[in-house]
Formats: sequence, structure tokens, C-alpha cells
Amino acid sequence: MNAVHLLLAVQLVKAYTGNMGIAERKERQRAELREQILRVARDIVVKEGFPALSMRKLADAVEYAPATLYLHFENREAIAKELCVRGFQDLLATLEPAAQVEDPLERLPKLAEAYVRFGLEHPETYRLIFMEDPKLSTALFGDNPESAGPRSFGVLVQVFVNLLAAGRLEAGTKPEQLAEVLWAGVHGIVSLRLTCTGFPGTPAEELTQVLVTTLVKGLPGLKAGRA
Amino acid sequence: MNAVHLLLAVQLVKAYTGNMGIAERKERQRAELREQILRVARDIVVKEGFPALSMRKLADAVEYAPATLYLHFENREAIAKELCVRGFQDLLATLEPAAQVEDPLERLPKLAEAYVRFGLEHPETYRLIFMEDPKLSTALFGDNPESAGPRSFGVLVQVFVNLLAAGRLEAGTKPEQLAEVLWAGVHGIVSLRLTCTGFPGTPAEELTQVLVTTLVKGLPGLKAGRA
DNA sequence: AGTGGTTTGTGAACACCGTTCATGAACGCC
DNA sequence: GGCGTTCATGAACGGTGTTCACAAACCACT
Repeated sequence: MNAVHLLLAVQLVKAYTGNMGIAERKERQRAELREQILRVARDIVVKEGFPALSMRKLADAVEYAPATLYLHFENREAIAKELCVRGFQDLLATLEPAAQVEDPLERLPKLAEAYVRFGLEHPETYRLIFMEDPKLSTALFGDNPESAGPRSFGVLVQVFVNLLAAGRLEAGTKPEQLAEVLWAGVHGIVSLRLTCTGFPGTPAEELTQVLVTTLVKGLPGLKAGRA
Repeated sequence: MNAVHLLLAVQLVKAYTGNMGIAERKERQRAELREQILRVARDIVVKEGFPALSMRKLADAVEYAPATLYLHFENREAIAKELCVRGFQDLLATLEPAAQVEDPLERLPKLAEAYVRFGLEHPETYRLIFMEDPKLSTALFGDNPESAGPRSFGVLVQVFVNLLAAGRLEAGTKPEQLAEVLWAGVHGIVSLRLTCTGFPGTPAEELTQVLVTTLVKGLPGLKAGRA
């Protein structure tokens, strides 16, 4: 915060003296380098996984000394956090089209499919967000409710809110609980695929479909009584 | 394998010469030290998490030089793998009582509850098995089908096999798929709890119940038609 | 009892890692 | 041109996993 305030103060002074072009350029360059660092870091993570992202390798890739990175980020974790935030925004963006579907019962499978697809298409990003460091994942939900984390969860909740509002669900049903169950299901499918790569199992897309239809309709043709 | 063969050869020779007490003691001591290393390693992992398990700290704790550890394990990962195997055996043991329940529809919630309980009661063990290194998790399922990994999954499959055999499920239903969905669900619940610690949500036990009843009966009071 | 060979243990080193800090260079302002 | 701020860095610190030459302990055999 100190640095930001200082920069703002400098800008204001420059504006007052009628000479702010240089300060603007400097801040722009600073922001550009920060962005470049994040771009390269993302590339490394996507290609080799988060554990392979070392400050020295990253510094080499952006052609600066390792110490320079610390002028733009507090530490390695701060870089990871930023990548997490952006990764989660990508996930939310992937969910967005499916979230537009009007009928909640049609929306549900589309959302699940989109979620799982994102996880499988961006495994290292997904791992970074949900499976690397609890500190990273926790941070994505702890802060303001307008960030991608809570908003994504909200998209899931909305499905059941809509169903409930339309009188299509039993009164008293808690939409958040069902959303959490759904989330656990799709997250489970993705994360098991990403970790137990050797496990045979059915294709993730098919499994997602089975998950959704079972959650909606229950076990196929179930006879409750004893056999 | 070489070392083992050598030891066997030595034992045989000793037996032939009528003097195998010493070789026995040596092997026993060797196995004891190996076991002690694993015990201490487990303690560290359970208390401080797998990332905190360093070879030097472990060597200090067992009062040997770091290099000595490499006489008993190929590397750090080999220790982790062994801890994984044993952790999974514990998980299977936790599932065992629930697996004994005769009625599959009663068994299902018990299994789910036991699974989730294990994950929450042994978070670092669960993390080690399923969330640290893909190589570790993969190894647990890749090898022989009698290991704890496939056997645990088999316990889940059995629920649906029994239902199907009793004619209580629609013919053509694939038990493995349903088991996988169930597994994804409970794993999702546990792993989200362990990573997104900040997320509020309903208690895991309640959520597990909702998951199971929804999977069995479908969405409560669902009206399929448009509102 | 002494000797030789095997097993067991280790200190030191290598190549990394994240991070810090004093030093130096570049830059914009006066 | 001189000065103060900003930017960049080399070198260092303490940590990591791992290897390897070397030493010590041990057991078997003469």
C-alpha cells in the first residue's frame, strides 16, 4: 500500500506541475514487467507444473536477476496467488456460457460438463487452484464475495435456487447444500483424474453425465424394499 | 532386489553351515531401523505435513546421518510411497466395518460416512495419499489388484453389484460407474474441506448424508416439467 | 588371535532452492 | 553538471535432496 500511495502522490504532484508523461510511462513499464513476469510464470506452470516454477528459472526466463522479481512480488507465493486468481477467473469464464441456459435442469449438466472440461483441459491450472497449497485455495474464498471463487459457487447455487423458486423442489431444501454436493462431485471427478492417472475408469465426460443424472433422478430403477 | 537376494543367499549359506542366528539378528535389526524410520517419518507427516518432511530432519529425529537413510530407502519418494501404502491400508481398515453391513442400501451411507471421517480425522495422511504427488497416488492403483487401493474401490463397487444382483437396480447399470461417482463425491467433500479451509459450507457429515440420499433418491420432490 | 572381506555409517561435497541486502548504475529533476 | 530517487544486481545465508569416497564395525576363517 505504501508504494501505491507514493506513486499516486508522485502522479498528483506531476499533474500539478503540468508534467506527468514520464511518471505515466514509468508506471506503465513497471506494470508491463509485472505482467510479463506473470505471463512467463503462467507458461512455466502450465507446461511443467507449479512445483517446477522456481524463482531462478523464472528470472532467467524474463532475463532479469532473481532479486528483481522481489521488486514486483513479495515472494513466490504472491506470484502463485495472482496466478490462482486469474486461473479461477478463467474457470468462471468457462462456466459463464453454461450459466446462461434458462432451464435449470438443462443448465445443470452443461455447468458440470464445462467445469470438468476446464479441469481436464487445464490440469496444471486446476491443480494450482485446488490442489497445491491450502493457503492458495483458501485465499480464493476468504476475501470479498465478488471474486471468482464465491461467484463460481454462486452460479451453482443459482441452479437450485431457480428450481426451488419455480416450486420444482421440495420446500425447505437448501440450495447451498445441493450446490456443495454438486461441486464436490465434479471436483472429485476432476481431481481423481488428475491425481490417480493410472486408474482406468470410465471417461470423465461420461462419468460427469452419470453423476448429474444420478443426482437428479437417483439410482436408476431402484427398488427400495429388501430383495 | 539385489540386496534381498544377497541376504537370502547369505541366510542359506549360514543355514547350511549351521549358523544362522547372527544373520537373523542382523536382518531383524535392519528391518527394525527401517521400521523406526517409517514411524518417525509418519509422525512428522501427521504433525507437520508431508512438505515438512525433510531427509535431514528425519535423520536428526532417528539420530543417524542423512546418508544413512539412503541405505534403507532409495530416496525421499520411496519413503513417501511406503507411507502412502500404509495410509491406504488404514483407510481400507476404516471402511471394513461399514463394508460388513448386509443390506447394500444401509451399507452405502455407512461407507460414505466412514470414508469422509477418515479423511477429516487424518488430513495429512489423506493429503499424502491423494493430493500431494500424482506419482504417489498413481502408484497405489497401478500395481497388483490386491493392494489397498483397488480393494477399497472394490468395496464401493460391491454395493452396486449387490443391488444389481438382487434385481434392485435397472439391468444394464454399470456398478463400476456408480462406484466411481460415489467415490468422486466423497473424495470431493473431503478434499474441498482440506484445501478450501476458509469455505463456510455445511458440516461434512451432513453434506455426506445429503450426497448419499441425493444419489440414491434424486433431487427431493423434483418436478421434471417446465414451471 | 589375527587377518581379510563384507556390511554399516558418515562427513563433505554438489547442485539446487527462496530470500535478503549492500552496492552500483541509470534516470529525471533542479 | 550535480543530486536524489528508482531500478537492478551479485553475493551471500540457510535450507533442500542426493552422492560418494572413506572409515569403522563386524563376522568368518585360518
